[in-house]
Amino acid sequence: MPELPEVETVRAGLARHALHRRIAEVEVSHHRAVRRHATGPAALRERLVGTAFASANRRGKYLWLPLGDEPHDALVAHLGMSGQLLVRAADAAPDKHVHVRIAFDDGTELRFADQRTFGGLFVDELVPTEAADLVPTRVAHIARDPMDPLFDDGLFVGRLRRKASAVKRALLDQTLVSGVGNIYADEALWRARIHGARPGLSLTSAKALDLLTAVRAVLSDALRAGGTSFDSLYVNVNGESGYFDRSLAVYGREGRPCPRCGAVVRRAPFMNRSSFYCPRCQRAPRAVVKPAKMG
DNA sequence: CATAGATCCTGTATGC
DNA sequence: TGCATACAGGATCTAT
Repeated sequence: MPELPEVETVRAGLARHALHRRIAEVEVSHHRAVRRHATGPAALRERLVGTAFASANRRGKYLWLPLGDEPHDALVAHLGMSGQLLVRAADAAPDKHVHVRIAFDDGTELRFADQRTFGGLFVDELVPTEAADLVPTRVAHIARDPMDPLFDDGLFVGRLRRKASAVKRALLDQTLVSGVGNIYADEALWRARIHGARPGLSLTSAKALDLLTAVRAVLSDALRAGGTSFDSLYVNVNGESGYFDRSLAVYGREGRPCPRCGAVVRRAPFMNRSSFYCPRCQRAPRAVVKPAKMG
């Protein structure tokens, strides 16, 4: 699934292959893909035709392409679970599940394909952050991602350590730290030897910093692996880059040995999905008994 | 305010 | 072979 490393790979591909070309036509073939564009598909097309993407930006799992020479708004993309952005020759073979086509005037086009339709495109106003960089209004509520030079480590540690909820839930909370999804959350927790069910409250500052370091390490390892596969006029996007099978220590590896200690990796249901962990390296927290309600 | 859970969606894998 | 069910999960909404 596209998490920060995959989205960054796409961003780099867009920067190489989709900027400064006049948009000649836009075709929306699946309404759901543009559902977050409040004024509808026709208005989206109207805004895009005749302009060009000025740059390719990212925060967490959000991508955006500012429009025109002095941008005040941008085309925002979120890939959801299965979204892809593909740059193709306009007459290239069709791709599956293409819901939006943005045709440039040089014979290429940007295709948004999305099997499960959790992702989408919309145009949004750019607003300045506290550090004066510009982000789309509807991206402003999420935290900077841990690869951002302006990410505030101390703020993250402080907020994490005030959370009663599970550390893993906190890692997936994009307002605390952005860009981490289910796969890299499990990998980072394994690297830091922390059980995801532990309450944020239970971490020392040092341990919380260890976790942040592990998050950065796993993201940058994945980025290196994902970044190499990208070369041609094809913006790869899916989580299916070589990184997955080669380097994952626990995710998707139920029943196989922990690469560090050899104990059998377990899977446990968590937040309507799965968590994978090593029961020896990552000690489960003691069960907390809820105090009975008096009255 | 913080927190937990439900919900959206469809292709693939599995069980009977 | 067909049919039903589980599963994958990011963001957002609702309820407490």
